[in-house]
Amino acid sequence: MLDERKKKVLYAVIDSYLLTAEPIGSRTISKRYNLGVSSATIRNEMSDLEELGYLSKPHTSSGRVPSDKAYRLYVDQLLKTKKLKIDMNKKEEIKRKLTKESKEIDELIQNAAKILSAITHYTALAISPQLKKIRLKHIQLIPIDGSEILLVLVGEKGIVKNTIFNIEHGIPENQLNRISNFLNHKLKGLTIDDIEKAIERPIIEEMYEFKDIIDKIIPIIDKSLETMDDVEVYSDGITKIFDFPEYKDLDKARSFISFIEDKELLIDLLMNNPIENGIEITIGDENIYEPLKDCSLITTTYKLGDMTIGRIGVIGPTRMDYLMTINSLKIFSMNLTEILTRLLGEE
Amino acid sequence: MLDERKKKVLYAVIDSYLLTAEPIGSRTISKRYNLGVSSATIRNEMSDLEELGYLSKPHTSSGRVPSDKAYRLYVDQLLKTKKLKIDMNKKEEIKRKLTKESKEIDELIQNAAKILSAITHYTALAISPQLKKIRLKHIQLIPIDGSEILLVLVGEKGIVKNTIFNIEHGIPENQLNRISNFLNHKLKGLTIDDIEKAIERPIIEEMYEFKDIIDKIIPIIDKSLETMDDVEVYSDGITKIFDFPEYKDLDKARSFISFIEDKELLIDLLMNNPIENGIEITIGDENIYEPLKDCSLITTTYKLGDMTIGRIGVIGPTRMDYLMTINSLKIFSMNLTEILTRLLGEE
DNA sequence: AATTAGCACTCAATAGGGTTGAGTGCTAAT
DNA sequence: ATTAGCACTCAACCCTATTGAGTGCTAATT
Repeated sequence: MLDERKKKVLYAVIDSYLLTAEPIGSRTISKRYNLGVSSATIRNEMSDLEELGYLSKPHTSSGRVPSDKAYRLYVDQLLKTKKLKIDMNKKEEIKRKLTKESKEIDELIQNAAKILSAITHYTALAISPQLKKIRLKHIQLIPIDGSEILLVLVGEKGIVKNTIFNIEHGIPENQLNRISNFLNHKLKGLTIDDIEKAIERPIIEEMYEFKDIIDKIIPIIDKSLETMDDVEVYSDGITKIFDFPEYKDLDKARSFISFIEDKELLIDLLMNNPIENGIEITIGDENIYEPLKDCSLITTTYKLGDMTIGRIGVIGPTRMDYLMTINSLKIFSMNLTEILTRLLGEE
Repeated sequence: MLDERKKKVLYAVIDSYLLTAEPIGSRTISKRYNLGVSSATIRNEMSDLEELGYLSKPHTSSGRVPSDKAYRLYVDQLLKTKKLKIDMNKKEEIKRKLTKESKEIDELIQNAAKILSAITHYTALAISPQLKKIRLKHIQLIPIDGSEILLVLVGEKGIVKNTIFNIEHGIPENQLNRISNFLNHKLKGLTIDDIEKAIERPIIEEMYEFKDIIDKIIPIIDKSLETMDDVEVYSDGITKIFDFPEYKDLDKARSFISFIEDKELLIDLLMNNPIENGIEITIGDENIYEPLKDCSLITTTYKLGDMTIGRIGVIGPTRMDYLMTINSLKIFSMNLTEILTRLLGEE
């Protein structure tokens, strides 16, 4: 473990680099941070820190730069010691903005990403709620016109999904109603997950009277359920990355932006994170995806009641302002949870 | 009007610049294009062309570069003379891709942008179908649970929209059905546009029996209709812009990407174009939006039957390959029209 | 009168050389 | 253990040619 002085030197380097994005040398540290030792001593400490993997030099005669390992130490410390106190005024202000501008759930999440990016000055990401665990509340077949039938699925959180399909000969309304009632009786209260698994044979056999029709409807229900909680992912503030000198290089900027543009990758990124509570931080090389190897990803979850249903976060350079970002994310997590729970929650 | 030789020289400059993005001088032209005159003559012609506003020089002793006016001439010529012949094999290949990968309409349009960008190597844009003109086919109120009611609106093109809302005391199912029937009777067959305008007082008065309830439902229907054909806009291949040396400048790239990221602006861009048929081309300074002042925007429409409902296009540097892009767009226009008309069309 | 050859001139881009300054590591003195 | 001192390194900056693709103008040629 690092002794006190080494830590002080290391934190001085980190502090300086977070601010300036420039390598810093021993003399500058001794002048700017009152560590009570000479530059020579700091030089020796820095040499040790380099050997330990906390610092590195862009070239032989330049100052030092913190490594991912240094950030990791710094961040872990941060999470342990600083009890993050949330500015309640700011929280309420953001909540007002969020509720004011968002009518639908997806819009809310999209807006959250937008505001988050504006506040943090980093690129923001958010994924729409995963609702595989919600329960089916109502299912109904409605005749539209001739042979066209509308299938309506209503989930317990106000989630609705419908599909129009054709049955060759048409079905009389009263038969449709009987089937609707039967399906309701059978499926109501089950989660989407459950239904997708259970919707096989057994149901059909109980209603041999309408076997042909149900045979056709089942796959349609199945498909409908599948898209019921389609994942949407939103990003905002891509160009914020240009603010950071480490991305003045066109190729780096390009690979970053390409990554953010690829929704599939983003979904992967946000879904494969262990859905735990609290703040999740991935620093530089800890990221699996090549274009993020010198970024840090900070995410947190939002919930419905006490069920974790989504994730929101921020990507920036590894030398990002972790403390501010973490605090902002906490605020967004709380707000989204509150808004969603109010919007969908009360059962 | 330009004489033959001037045109030849001008086209030589354009041709060269499209290829290399470098200013070209008289000597190089005389060597590379067999115009049958010496470089001095070309020099004189170029001087004239500059005076006429077709060419310009980045600095006093550099070669010439075509102006927006030159591109305009070139493109108009192109549209007049070259009968664009569409490669039917390619068209079918793209159609196959489009149909294979797209289940829903929005997905289709999004995919179209993706494939278009991949083919042209430019940034592609597409806007989802505008369906204000579709007719309402069915409206129904369904009781869900206690006081919750589901409003279902079905449009003639398979467009469905639903909203859940609460009525304090709940309404018995048979009353709901009567209201549904009444609304159906009143609104069926009208376009969304019409309903939004007509849904005021008159309706209420005819059904004083349920005045209170209908009073509450009307604004909900209104809101539902509004979002029924919500505009979505898709972009793909933002980072393609980095391929062009004129965007090696970070600030330019940034302003371009910021523009593309702003969906509101994109919607504006694609909606405010006169919805005519055929190819629409805006070159450089002709663009209203600052960040596009040295881009060209090429768009075309797609239809449902013979009703224009959307727009798809491409943004690239002014020195883009107009011919190839126009041909690609023609293909996409045809394909989208065909697919959508099959998907939604047959009434 | 139109075309061309010739020439002086311009200017961005490139390459080389010197200077600066913030940094290093090592060693000897405190 | 700490510090002062010193030689060394290297990116960044600023000069100063040099080059080469271009121009415009003028005088000779067709």
